[in-house]
Amino acid sequence: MQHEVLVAVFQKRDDELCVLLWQRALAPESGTWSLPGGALGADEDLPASATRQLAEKVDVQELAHLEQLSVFSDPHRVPGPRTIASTFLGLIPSPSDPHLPPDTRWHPVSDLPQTSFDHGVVIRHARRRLAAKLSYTNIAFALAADEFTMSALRDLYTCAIGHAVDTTNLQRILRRRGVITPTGKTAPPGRAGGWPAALFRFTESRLRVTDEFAVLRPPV
Amino acid sequence: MQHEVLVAVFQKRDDELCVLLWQRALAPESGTWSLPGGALGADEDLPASATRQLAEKVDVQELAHLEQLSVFSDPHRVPGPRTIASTFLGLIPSPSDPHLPPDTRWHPVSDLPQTSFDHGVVIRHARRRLAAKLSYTNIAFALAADEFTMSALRDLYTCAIGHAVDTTNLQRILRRRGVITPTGKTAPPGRAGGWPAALFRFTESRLRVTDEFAVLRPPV
DNA sequence: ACAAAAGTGTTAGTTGTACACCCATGG
DNA sequence: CCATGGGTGTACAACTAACACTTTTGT
Repeated sequence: MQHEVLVAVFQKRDDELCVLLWQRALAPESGTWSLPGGALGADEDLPASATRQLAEKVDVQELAHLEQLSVFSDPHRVPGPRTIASTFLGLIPSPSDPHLPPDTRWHPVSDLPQTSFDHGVVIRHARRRLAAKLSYTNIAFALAADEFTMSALRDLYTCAIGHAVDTTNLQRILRRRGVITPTGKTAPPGRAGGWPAALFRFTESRLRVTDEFAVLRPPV
Repeated sequence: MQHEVLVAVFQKRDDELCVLLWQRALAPESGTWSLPGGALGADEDLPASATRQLAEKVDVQELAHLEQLSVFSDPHRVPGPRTIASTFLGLIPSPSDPHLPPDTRWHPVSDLPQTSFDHGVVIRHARRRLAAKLSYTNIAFALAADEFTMSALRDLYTCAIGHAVDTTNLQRILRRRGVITPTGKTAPPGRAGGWPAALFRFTESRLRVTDEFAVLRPPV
C-alpha cells in the first residue's frame, strides 16, 4: 500500500486564480495534467513531504500557506498498486514567479485542461475550501503582496471567491476584524489619474479564524 | 507503512457529551484508553473501513453521521512500525444503546481518562469540529432523536457546544433556516406540570450547510 | 475641464441576543 | 391556585449590502 501527497497550489495571475499542473509524458493517462506531489518519505510527516515535493520538483519556495484537505482512498483511484492520496491546499503570494520545469504550467481554474485520475476533484475541493475560508479567516494574506492597495485586494477576493466584492465594505469588514492594517503610505495613481491609494498590510501572516461563531456564540 | 482508521464516536448521554473508548489490556501503554478503529483493509476505502470497524468491534450500527478529520502522520506517533492514522468523527442519536464489549465504555468528554498515544488530540479535534458545525450546519440531526421537544434539543446543543443556549432563539434560527420542522404533535408535560411541548423533527438527515457565507456573500 | 479612481457617508434590511410576559397543565 | 415550563412578542444591538456623493489626481 503506497501513500502519496498531492498539492493544489494556487496563485492569482493576471486577474485569474490559477493552479499549478504538470503534464504527464508517460502512461497511464499520458498527456493529461496532474497535481504536483509524490510518495511520502519514510521519515517525514505529510506537511513536510508536501513542502519538500514542491521545493524539489517545481522549485516552489515561497509557499505562504499549506493545509490538509481530505484523503482519497478509493482502492481503484489509480491503476497499479493501491495508492492513498493525502491532498493539500497551497497558496503563493501574487508578485512571485517561481522557476518552473518545462512540463509545468499555471492554469486558470476557470479553464482547466483534462486532468489525471481524480485530480480534478481535488482541485474543486481546494477551490471550495479557499473560497469558504476567505469569508471567515485571514487566509488572503497568503495570496496577497506584502503591501497592497484596497483595489488590488478587491481584485484578489473577486477572482478567488468568484463574484464581485464591494471595495468599501471589504475594507470596513477587514479593518474592524483587525485583519488588515494601514501602513500610512500611499501608492501613486495609475496613468489615468485618480486619488493616490492608501497601502495596507495583513496584520498577521498565519492563518487565523476571524469570525468563528456566526450564531450560537458564547454569552459575553 | 501501515494505515489505520480511528473514529471518535460521540453521543449525548445523561446531559453529557460522551465519547466511546476501549481500554488497552496489552502493551504498549496498557491501561490507557483508545479510540475504536483498526487497520485499513485491502479492498475498502476509509469511510467503509471506519464503518466496518465500528460494526465489528463495538457493535455500533446506528451511526447517523461520519466525516473525515485530519490525518496524523508523525513517523513516531506510535511505537513499532510506522502507522498513519486517518481520523473520523462519528455521531450516534441519543436514545440508542449499542451493545458494547466489556473493555469498552462511554466517557464524558469533560472528564476523560488517560488516553493512548495521540488519541487525546484526536478527541479534542473532533469535539471542536462538532461544536463549530453545530452553528452553521444541521449536524445535530445525527445526535437527536427522530422527534424531540425544543427543550430536549436545547439540552443537546448546550452539552455539545459547551455553553448555555436560549431555547426561543434556537428555535427561531433553526426554523428560519428550515433545519427543523414541527410535526404538529405535542409531548405530554412532565410530572411537575407545564405546557405540553411541541414536537419537531429534522427536515433532512444528511449533512447540509445552512449558513455558508457569513460575510462576502454572493449578490442576489 | 473631464474622467478615473479612491475616500466618505448614509440608508435600509437582516440577523441574533436578551428578556419580559402570557398561558396550559399537574399537583 | 400555584409552581412549572413552554409559547409569544418586543426591544435592542451588531453587522452588512447597496449605493450616492465627495475629493484628488493625470491628461
